Amino acid sequence: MFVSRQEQKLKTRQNIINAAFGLLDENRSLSAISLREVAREAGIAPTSFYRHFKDMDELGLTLVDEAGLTLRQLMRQARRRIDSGGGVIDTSVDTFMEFIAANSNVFRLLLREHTGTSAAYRMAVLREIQHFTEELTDYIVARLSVKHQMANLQAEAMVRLVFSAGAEALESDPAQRQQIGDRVKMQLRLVQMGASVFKPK
Amino acid sequence: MFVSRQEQKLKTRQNIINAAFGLLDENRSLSAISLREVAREAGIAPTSFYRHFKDMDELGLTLVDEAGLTLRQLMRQARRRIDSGGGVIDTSVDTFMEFIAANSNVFRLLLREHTGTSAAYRMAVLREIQHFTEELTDYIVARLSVKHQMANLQAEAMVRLVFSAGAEALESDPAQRQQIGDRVKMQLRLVQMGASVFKPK
DNA sequence: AAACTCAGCTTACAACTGTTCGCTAATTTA
DNA sequence: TAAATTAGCGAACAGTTGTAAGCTGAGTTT
Repeated sequence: MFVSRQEQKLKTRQNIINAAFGLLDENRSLSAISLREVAREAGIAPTSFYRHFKDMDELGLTLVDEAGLTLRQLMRQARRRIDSGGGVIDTSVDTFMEFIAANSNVFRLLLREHTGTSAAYRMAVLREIQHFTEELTDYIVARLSVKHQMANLQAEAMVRLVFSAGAEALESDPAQRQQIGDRVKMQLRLVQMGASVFKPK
Repeated sequence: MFVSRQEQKLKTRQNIINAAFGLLDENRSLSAISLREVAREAGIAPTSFYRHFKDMDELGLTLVDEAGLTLRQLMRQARRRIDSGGGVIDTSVDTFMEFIAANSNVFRLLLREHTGTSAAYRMAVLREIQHFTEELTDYIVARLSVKHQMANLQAEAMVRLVFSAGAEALESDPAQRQQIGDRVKMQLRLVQMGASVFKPK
């Protein structure tokens, strides 16, 4: 009456999703959290879970999608910051590191399931990363007037370096995190400079 | 009589280790294999497991150690091949890719536990990777006469790129693997060239 | 030969898992 | 208002897990 059945259902669904994200701390992966645990955390009976998701797998894919969404929002934010002044590399890395600090469980999910035990999750994460790489490629082509193929190679390398550094930053304190950020910025510059002087065969 | 008790025990222990490695295929991580499963695979009673390891955790750390050992053997092999002719980058990447193809479960273990759910495993893998990076740093300093700090930065970037490419190669067929190898070789050259023209501030 | 050690076994238990079934109560539709 | 839908629940199931307790028999030491 005050809340329609549909609204209530969506709310419960979101509770489940939030409960799952909450359980994904530094020592739990998707494959290690149980349906009953999620239900408990979400405040519903185990069997009620099935009213919202067919499976834990279905929930897992939903989480990966949500994480990817959050990541894309981050990219947009970074682009805005770049356009309003500040170096591309510095701004991007800073934004990324802030994201990791603020949404550690979200990044952890992507990182972990990228090499995780479910082929479906791995594929889903891979798609998100490729999205990331493609957008960076376009950006490089537009700004640095590098040929597309070269830009793609460069972008892939950069994304790999940033994600790898992100993994390290995930379990570091702010001071170390700063240092990791500085290092990866320099590494990105190496790639960039290398690409600018590259003579294809 | 024919076999001493000590010999037999070591043999069983190795059976357990092999059984565990066998279970670590593309859809199982250390945290996802159970003591009983390992025991079943090793052909012993579940409770007999405790005669050899205190825990599944203790077994896990043993596996990480063994994997690291295998990796270091690989490095030595690569160095030998480099010294007997062939480019550093090409030879290293080729060796690495061959390793992944031949010991996929070993590399998968390292890769997965690097971002896995156990802090102890993560630390253990990290140590192995740092070993890798340090040795590469020394190599770069010796061969390319780059300053140590710069060599370390370059080595870290290279290791990250190679591991990341290895992850991708892990679930690809030989044709794709070849392509991944070629791409990462070029990316390593970008880093190398970037480092050679780098003017520190 | 007798005493000891100990790798491996069987049995047992409590805790947890995913999932089926049928019910209830409230909202929605007719 | 009557009928239909449905989110959520409790009870129950068969299966799995880690681990404790105690026994056996073969290798080892005395």
